[in-house]
Formats: sequence, structure tokens, C-alpha cells
Amino acid sequence: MKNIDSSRVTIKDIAKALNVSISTVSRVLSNHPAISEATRKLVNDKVKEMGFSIDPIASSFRSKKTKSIGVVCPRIDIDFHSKVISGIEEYAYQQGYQITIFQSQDNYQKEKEIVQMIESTLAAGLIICPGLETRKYDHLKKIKKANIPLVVYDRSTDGLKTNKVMINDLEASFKATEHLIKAGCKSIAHISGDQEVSIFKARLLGYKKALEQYNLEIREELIKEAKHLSHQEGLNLAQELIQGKTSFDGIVCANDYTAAAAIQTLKKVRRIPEDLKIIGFSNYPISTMIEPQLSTIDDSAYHMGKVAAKLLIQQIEDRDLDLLDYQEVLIKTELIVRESSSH
Amino acid sequence: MKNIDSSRVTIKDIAKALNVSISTVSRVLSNHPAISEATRKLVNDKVKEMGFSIDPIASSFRSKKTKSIGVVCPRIDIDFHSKVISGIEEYAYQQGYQITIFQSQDNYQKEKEIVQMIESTLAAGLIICPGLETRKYDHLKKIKKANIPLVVYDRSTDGLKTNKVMINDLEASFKATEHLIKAGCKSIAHISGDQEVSIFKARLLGYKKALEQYNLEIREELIKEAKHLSHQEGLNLAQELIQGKTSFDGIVCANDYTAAAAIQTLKKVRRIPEDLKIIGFSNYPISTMIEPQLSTIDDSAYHMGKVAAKLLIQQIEDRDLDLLDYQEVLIKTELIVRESSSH
DNA sequence: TTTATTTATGCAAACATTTGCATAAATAAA
DNA sequence: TTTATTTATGCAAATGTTTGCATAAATAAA
Repeated sequence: MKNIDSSRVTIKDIAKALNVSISTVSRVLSNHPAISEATRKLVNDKVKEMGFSIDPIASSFRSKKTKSIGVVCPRIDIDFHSKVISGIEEYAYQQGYQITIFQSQDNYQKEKEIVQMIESTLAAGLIICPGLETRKYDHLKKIKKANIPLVVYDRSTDGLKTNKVMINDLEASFKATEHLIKAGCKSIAHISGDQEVSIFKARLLGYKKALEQYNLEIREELIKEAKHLSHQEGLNLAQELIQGKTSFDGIVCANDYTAAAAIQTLKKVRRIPEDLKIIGFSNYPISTMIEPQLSTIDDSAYHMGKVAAKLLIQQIEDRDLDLLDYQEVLIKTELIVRESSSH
Repeated sequence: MKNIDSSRVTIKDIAKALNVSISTVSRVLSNHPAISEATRKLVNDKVKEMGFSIDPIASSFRSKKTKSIGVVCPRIDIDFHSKVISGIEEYAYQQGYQITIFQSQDNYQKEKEIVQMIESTLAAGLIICPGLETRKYDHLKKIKKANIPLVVYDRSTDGLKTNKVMINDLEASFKATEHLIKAGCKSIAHISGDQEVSIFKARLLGYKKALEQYNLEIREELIKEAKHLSHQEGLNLAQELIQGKTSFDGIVCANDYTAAAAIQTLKKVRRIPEDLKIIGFSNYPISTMIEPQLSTIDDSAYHMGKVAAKLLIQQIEDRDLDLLDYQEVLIKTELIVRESSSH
């Protein structure tokens, strides 16, 4: 069966039916000011009557503008990213934009390939969380050079001057640590993330800064790195902490999986929160499903997505805004106190 | 600053530089057979040299074809959907398609709006998981009428004849229940999902079928409905079960959150798995993080996404395939036995 | 050789919309 | 009234690619 494609109603059909020019119709549709109320109504009514809708492709073709935002992240099925994307979609849709999603799989080559493709595609803009392998930003610089609005989220990109939306990881981690201190902890351990990654470095820094500020000693043997922050790593490292000779009465974890693991392991030998307080990071679903329920930092991923989209669309629509070179937004996180750290 | 738009290299530039016709260049680019090896090479080299890439918008405009697949789901940040989407993206990207994502928020009006928009957008195809509120499928029928390939995933759509990819929920639930029976359970409870939703109905049915087949009595008082399958509902219903007078030695749960809740609640009064065996559904991350670790059914969400994309692209590219009206694919699930049901 | 067939290339139209420029109509100023 | 200004509309070009049809060149058949 051939696609007979019940021939779409075009702007031309409207014009003919109304005996006005094509340009007039086009102008009504794009809210051009130099149109009388009378014809505006006339056209709009006809548009409805004939069930016309503008052909976005033809429009983009002529105007060289798209309503499509490219979004690149390492993986969609990571809790954090899916929330960010959800936020992006919500805001973008509301503003009349669509989002086209790509996964880099943390693969630098693929990321470059995707970005280049997006560039050649007339995307209205690009929102990206660079992959773990990404150390050079030439691909993103090219995007900027091509005058495509760009927003980077979550991962810091040293040396690349562009719009960024990030969690204030340092401050959040500081807050978490401070919370344990104020709850009475004197010797606090830290299960950190991959120290090659800026946000996990920042979390470690925030932890240290809090200890310093409250005159607690920083003990390297209480700092354990979990490259992937997996539950299993958490189990192992918690075990290491138990077997170490330095005692501790609190643990700040760089995510909730490791924190959950720490709770599981340690509640067999210590009372939580009476003798040991634990706090996680990210507010994953699991944090309310374990016992005791896990205190954590809400990473506002959804909100972050909204802000990223807002920042980008602002750029897209207000091109003259590039009087300012770029802006960096730090998203506030929220300390959520549950049982695992109460006193 | 005006967007000076460093004027893209076009097919025309290539043609001029090589003194061949535009059509020749176009044909090389689309692998038309009637092109000599010599010119093919000539053109391809020049294309590389000048850094040309085809303008997808112009191409779509002329050919009335897009490489963009619309994907509609209730929410992106639900574990299941983010996995499905991840699978879709992976397969689609590999095949040269992009995916454009929308969230219906389980809102019927919004879903219709989105679908209509996708229709007017020349999308190559549409993959959708209809929202909970969706009972009528006129919007999807319109898509079919417009000859846009369509695949529905996860939710059954009674009365709509179209390509579907679904988990064999009935069989999966049967398998889960059978597993408990074979592990020695004689009286099995069920925490079910919203009985307005086909997949949860199927899970209940599978449970009942297994009981019947093994000559166990179906006791309505052991069947509890958790509308949203939340952790909290799970806690409540587990409590109800305890307080009920009918004893039980197994629970089949319609998801892992309620199963986790059941474990939490019941392990205080019973030994799991010795006296009570529990199995969940979906294989969420949490299932390996609780104690005892939760047996469950892996829902193959990622795989489902891949299959959905494959089915769709097959349709897109092989239009004559619509000799067959539509196909329904049932995805096999996997029983994962962990501690909570071992014997 | 001449004719028929195949192979490779070019011409030009078509696609639906946007937009700069021109012009007609209406209003205001002189 | 005439002239200047503003407001509303129309004309036609331009956008980058694809594709049906025509044609030229090359090869095969007669």
C-alpha cells in the first residue's frame, strides 16, 4: 500500500480559501504585529476549520531554526540522569521545545560523534553532562563557535567557559558532615567516590572542610574510596572500617548505595544511630526503605534539569543576552534528616 | 551579535567544486546505484575535504521523511521507563535514528496533545506506553491512519490493533508463584497492583493460575491491592496480612518496593526464608540491598526497549511489511532466586 | 558499421514556509 | 485639499535537497 499521505493542509490552502496572500497567513501564524485584528481572526478561524498546523520541518528549513534541544548524558537509566532529564523535558515542553536524547555511555569518542551530529542538525541548543572519560572540550567549544547555546550540567568542566548548572557538592557535603558533628560525632569516616571526578573530589573536600572548621582531626585511614559507589563496594569498605584500628562514630557516604551498605554491615555490631550515625547522598528510593531510614542529601536532580532547561532556553530566545559571556548556577541541596543520624 | 552562521557547505558547493551536477552529488550521498565508481570516489573525497554533511532538515523537507522517533511515556524518572528508553535509544542510535522524548504524566489530555504534535511533525515513528488514564485510543488510531509506524509497550491496549511489546506478566507471575510452591509454600498471599491496569491484572491472574494448577486454595483474604505499589502501602498491607486470621507461608508481590516492605515488616515476626518466603517483581536495585536479598522477576526493561525500537524501525524501513497487519511480542522474563525464597 | 541496450549524468521542478521590499489604503499633519 | 506618515497587505525570491524525465556516452547485439 503506497503512502497516499492524505495531503496535508498548507498555508497556501488557507490563503486561497480566504483570498489573501500567503504572507498574510504566515504573519498571522507567527504573530507578526502588522496584521489587522480582522484578518487575524479570519485566518485563525480558517486555520481551525481546516485543521491546519504549521509544518515544523518546512518552517525550520526556511528559518534555520529548530525547536529541538539535544540532551546528552552518560546513561538515561541512572537515577540521577533520568530525574534531570525529566526536569528538562517538563520545562522544555512547557516552552514549546522538544528534547532529543543521546547516551554517550561515558565513551569519549561516542560523545564527540553525538555532539558533532547535533551541531549539524540545527539544534536550538545543547544540554550535556560530559562523560567520565572526557578531559578535552574541543567538541563543546565547536558548539559554542557555531553559536549554539550550550549548558553543561553536573560535571565540572575545567577550562571550558560556558553555562553550567551544578550541585554545590562541596557545600552539601560540608552540610552533611556538619550535621553529624552537631549530632555529637567526634570521629567521622568518609566513603568517597572516584577521585578522578570533580564532584566526588568536591564531596571529599566538603567533608574535610567541615572537620577542619570544627577542629576535628582528618584521619586518612578513615577515608575510603569507592570507585563506582556500588552497594558491594560499600559492604567491603564498611568491613574495612570495622577492622581498622581507628575508631569512628559517624560515616559520611558519597551516595546512598554505599550508605545503605554501611548501615547493613554496621548495624550488626553497633547501634545506629545511638553509637554510630550515618548519612548518605542523593536521596535514592532506598533511603526510606532501609532500617533505620537513611539521612541523606537531596540532590535536587529534577530541579537541576529544570534550571538547565531554563538557562538554555533563555539563551536561545534572547540571543543578545550574550553580552554576558556565560553563567554558572549552583543548585542548592537539601539536608534530609532521618533515623540514621538522629540524636 | 548577529549569528553570522559561518555559512554551511552545501551539496551545491561540492557540485561546483567538482564541476558535476547537484544531482550527481546527491546520488552519491544516498548511494544511488547509477553512479560510477570514479565519480563516487571523487565526490566522497571532496565531501570529506570540504567537511560537508547533509542538512537533515532540508533532506527531511524534500523527502518527507525524518530520522526521528517519538517516544511517549508517563514519566522518564521511573526506573522501568528509563531502562526501556535506554534500550530504545541504544538500538535507534545504532540504526541512525534519534529519539525525541515526551512525558504524559499519566494525563490523558496531555498524551493526546503530544501524540497529535508528533503526528504533525513527520516523525518516522512512535513508541508509546499509554498512561493509566488512557481508555480510548483514537489518538493512536489516527497515528495509524496517518501511516506512521506505531509500537505500544508495556500496557495492553484492548481494542487497539497495533504492534505491541509486552512482558508476559501472566506467565512471569505464574513462574514466581510456582517457584514458591515448589519451595514448599502451601498458603501464598499476593500483594497486587492497581486492578484497573492490565499488567497488574495479569499478575494476579498468573498467581491464581499457579495456585489452581497446584491445587492450592485461592483465598481472597490473602490478596491485597496496593494501588500505587509504594513502599508505604507495602508496609500497611503486610501488617494487614499479619493481623488477618488466615495464615500464610509465602507472599508474591507485584513489585519490589512492596516486597521489600513485606520483608521489613515480617522479618520481625517470622524467619525469612525458613518460615516465610517472599518474591518481588522487577528486579529493582533495592532487591540486592536488603536482607535477606529479594528473589524477584527481572522484567527485562532494557531488552524491551531494544525490541520495541527494532520492531518500529523494521516497520519504518520495510513499509511493504504491512502485509502483516501488526505483531505482538511477548518478552521473556527471568526468575531470579535469591535468599528470600530459598529452601 | 548500424541499431539496441545499458549506464552515467544533468536539468529543473518541487517541497512549505519566511521575509525584505514594494505598494496600496488609511490616517494624520499641513 | 495636498503631502507625509503609518498601517496592512502582497509579490516573489530564497532555502538545500530529492527525484522524474531526458539525454549523452558507452557497450553489446545484429
